[in-house]
Amino acid sequence: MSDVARVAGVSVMTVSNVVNGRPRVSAETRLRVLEVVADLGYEVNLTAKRLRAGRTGTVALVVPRFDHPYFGELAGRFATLLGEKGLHLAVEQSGASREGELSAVSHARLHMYDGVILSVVGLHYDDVDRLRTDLPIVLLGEQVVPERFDHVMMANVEGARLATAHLLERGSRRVAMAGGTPSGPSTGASELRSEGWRAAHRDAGLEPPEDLLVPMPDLEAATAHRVVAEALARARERGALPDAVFAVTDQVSLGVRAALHDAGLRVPQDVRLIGFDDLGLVQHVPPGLSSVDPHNGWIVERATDLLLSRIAGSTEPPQHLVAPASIAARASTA
Amino acid sequence: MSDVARVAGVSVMTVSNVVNGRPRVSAETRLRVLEVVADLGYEVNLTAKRLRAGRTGTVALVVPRFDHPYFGELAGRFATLLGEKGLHLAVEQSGASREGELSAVSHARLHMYDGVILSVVGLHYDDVDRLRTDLPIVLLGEQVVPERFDHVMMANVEGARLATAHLLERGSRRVAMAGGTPSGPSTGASELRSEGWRAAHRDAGLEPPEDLLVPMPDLEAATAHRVVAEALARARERGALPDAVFAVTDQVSLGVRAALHDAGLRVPQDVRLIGFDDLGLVQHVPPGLSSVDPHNGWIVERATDLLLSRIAGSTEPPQHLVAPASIAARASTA
DNA sequence: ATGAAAGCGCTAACAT
DNA sequence: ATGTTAGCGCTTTCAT
Repeated sequence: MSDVARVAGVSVMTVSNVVNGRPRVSAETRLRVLEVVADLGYEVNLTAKRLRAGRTGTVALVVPRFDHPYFGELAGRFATLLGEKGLHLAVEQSGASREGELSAVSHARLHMYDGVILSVVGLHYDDVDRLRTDLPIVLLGEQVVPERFDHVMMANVEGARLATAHLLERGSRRVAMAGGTPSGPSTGASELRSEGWRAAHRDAGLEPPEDLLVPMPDLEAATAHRVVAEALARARERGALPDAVFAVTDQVSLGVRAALHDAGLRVPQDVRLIGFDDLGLVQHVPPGLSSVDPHNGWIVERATDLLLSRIAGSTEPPQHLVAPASIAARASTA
Repeated sequence: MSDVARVAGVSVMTVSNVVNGRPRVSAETRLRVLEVVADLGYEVNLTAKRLRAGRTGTVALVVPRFDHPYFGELAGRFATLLGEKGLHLAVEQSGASREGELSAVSHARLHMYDGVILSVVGLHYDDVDRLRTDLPIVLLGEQVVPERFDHVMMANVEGARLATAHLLERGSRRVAMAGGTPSGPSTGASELRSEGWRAAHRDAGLEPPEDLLVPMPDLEAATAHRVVAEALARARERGALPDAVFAVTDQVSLGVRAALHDAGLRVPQDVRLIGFDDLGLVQHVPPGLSSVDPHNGWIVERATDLLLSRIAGSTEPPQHLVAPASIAARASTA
């Protein structure tokens, strides 16, 4: 910038004014400066600008993994919405581990950003509680989190209840839950959604068939494929196949679909199937997979609003929002 | 930092030395400073550190869209590898448009990063040629790009040739190409892969059946689903159904799979199907979709090596690398 | 309409 | 082992 100033015969301040389109610069000075800028190929140094401004114009989204379609869809929505508000999105990966997430939210790292949207999969309550809050943070995800943070989550119980009721209404009577968890403290998506599965059974006057919960070590499609294949083999031996499956996520639903195919079971004729997340791709997986629509658009809008108002200095009490949920019915539950 | 220095009764330089773990600080001074740091909750300001250092420790990956599984998988691999090298990855979305990509690679934006890996979908040769090169940039993608850039691409022609040959070897004789392009300048993935499809036919002594190319306005699964459904309906009227489909990408393959299902055609009994990219999810889409494995691991390693050596100041002539390709054979081509 | 001075938080280089 | 000086590139404030 000082080079430009020297060559153009003006002060750096005038260059700054021209480059930033501020008024009070004569047309001819502006022109001359612009010429020199082009000649010298000058470009602002954002790092310096930010040091001075004390803000970065960039928001971070920290997700457990880049390679899960759910987070890809989420990131796309955030990028679009933030772009409209003149902010930039950088996506970081926390690695789905406590360590990764803790390091991803270390203030050292995050001071690069004006605010952070953090998907808290893998962080425990105490870890979140330990986070300093002098940086605007909005939490996403199905964990229970400390009161003092803004938090937007899905309607886990209600969505699962809707999905299970959807199956029961269509006449299914042995509704398995892939990725379900035996009763326990309600601390994550799997637990909450299992509660919804139980609630739907009770609403229908049925005892929740706990033997049809199929727990999994993780919620990858490959894991679901393997675990459900084994569960189906055992159920078949006992002559006790399910007639429907509620999968805790669409990734799991995909694995279940594959396992059912391998077992020679037709969807929906032999077994109905519904997932959770409504990933764009599940409508293209034969025969078209039903899913719980978690209203990601709503989640992204609310999270963005909360973050922006915190960045603007809002000291409102922290909010804890739950998105609506609805059923995207497709052929797999027809 | 100066607050810490004052309270601890030392100079800011000593604080800097302690905080950065540099030697030549007495144990007791170090201890005292660390205590004050904890008391005051001091954290380094990375922006200032970077302004001073002139480098950011962060590399950007610019992808067309966050919500395409291929880029999610790619980003995950880059993040892991760069993490091992002590660098941080931020992913940016260009929006798959010329404008988006140009703004994403504007120097103003990119000066935040030590280097950039840019996926050039949507950029024309001239646009790329206009990029300044005082920042290390490695190009990814199937476009033809100016010589002066490092570039890593897939084996498009060879991969498509392998896929098509794989189908022909298994006895298919009417191999359609979903997302194929009638002969023309070889400027993108679709064109190059169509060339491979032609080459395999010629290798087998067959005339490429140009009427079995099914062009598409974009390569979304939904588009493929619709376009292929229409093409199948027309083909059926003429009694000229294909007995195999090579899909230009796995996203397209997914759409083709759905269209085949809707048309009552079985995979692989009535129609064999193979895609390109080997996304993790296609092995779980019934009956398990074959695909061309583009060796993403190789691509990511090479691109990272190139970028890091440029960042380190290498002035080697620019490299243009082509990854190996192989067939991941699954039930859809059995 | 333009400019000079000061300083954002940090560290390399050079004292002591 | 510790401190002083200078400056990274920019903008805010206060002249002129």
